[in-house]
Amino acid sequence: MSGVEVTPGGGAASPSAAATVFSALGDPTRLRLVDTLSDGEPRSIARLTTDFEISRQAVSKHLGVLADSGLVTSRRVGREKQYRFSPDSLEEARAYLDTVSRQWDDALDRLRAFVDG
Amino acid sequence: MSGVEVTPGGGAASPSAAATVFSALGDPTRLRLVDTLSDGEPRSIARLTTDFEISRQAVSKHLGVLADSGLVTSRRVGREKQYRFSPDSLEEARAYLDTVSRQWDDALDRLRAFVDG
DNA sequence: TGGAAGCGCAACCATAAAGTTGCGCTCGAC
DNA sequence: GTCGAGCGCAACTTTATGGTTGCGCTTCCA
Repeated sequence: MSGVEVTPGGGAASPSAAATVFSALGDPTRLRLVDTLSDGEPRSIARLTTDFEISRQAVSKHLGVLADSGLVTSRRVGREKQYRFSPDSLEEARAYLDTVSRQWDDALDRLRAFVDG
Repeated sequence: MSGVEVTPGGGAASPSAAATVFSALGDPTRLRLVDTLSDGEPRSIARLTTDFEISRQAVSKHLGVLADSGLVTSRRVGREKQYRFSPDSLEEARAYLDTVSRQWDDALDRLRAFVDG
């Protein structure tokens, strides 16, 4: 299942969707997988497994989690399954961090205005 | 314990540190806590608990996780413990997403150059 | 037409995570 | 001084997570 609620307007993602993406990025193995695939080159599960010291099944599970969060997509090519990076979810996560960061900046501005005023 | 490895130069955080922050943000309750505290106003545990339907202990645990990741700091004020937002870790997370995003953009550029050339 | 490569499914194990409850301590307000 | 508010510690339950192994199916290739 990959029915991620997309934010069409490019605005801030919903908190629950953002939490899903953050949770997917919260594992070191998955973060390495995302980092690897973000060079644009699609790779098969077996190919990705060679970079890790865990079993192919474990890598496959991690890729499944990443696919559920929308960070990667998959496609059958012959007998292998190729995974590729998909930037939309990552942009949602960035947008969410931006909103929090902006909220913080606004708070600082209000504080400064209060002190200076 | 809050011995988070800080990135002094303001550059991209190390993957392991970034994974810790993402993992902390990966829970809906914790994401709400961060979002709440990002308005700059410090709040006690009991105060924060009123916004949720889980026990004070559960909220306290979540705040501990957030503190370990560096997203919040705490301070004793009389008999209560006040938590406040701390932006550094969040900026590290943003920086990490930026590096991944840039890697992806560079890949697209190379692809375009290859196609056009 | 056989291997072997690549993968999925299922069962299983161990540990971590999220939550609860109970109890005891400390601090503040009377 | 006493009482309640706020919190920490500890034990406990339940469920999720990360990992493994075994087996069987498809697909490529020689």
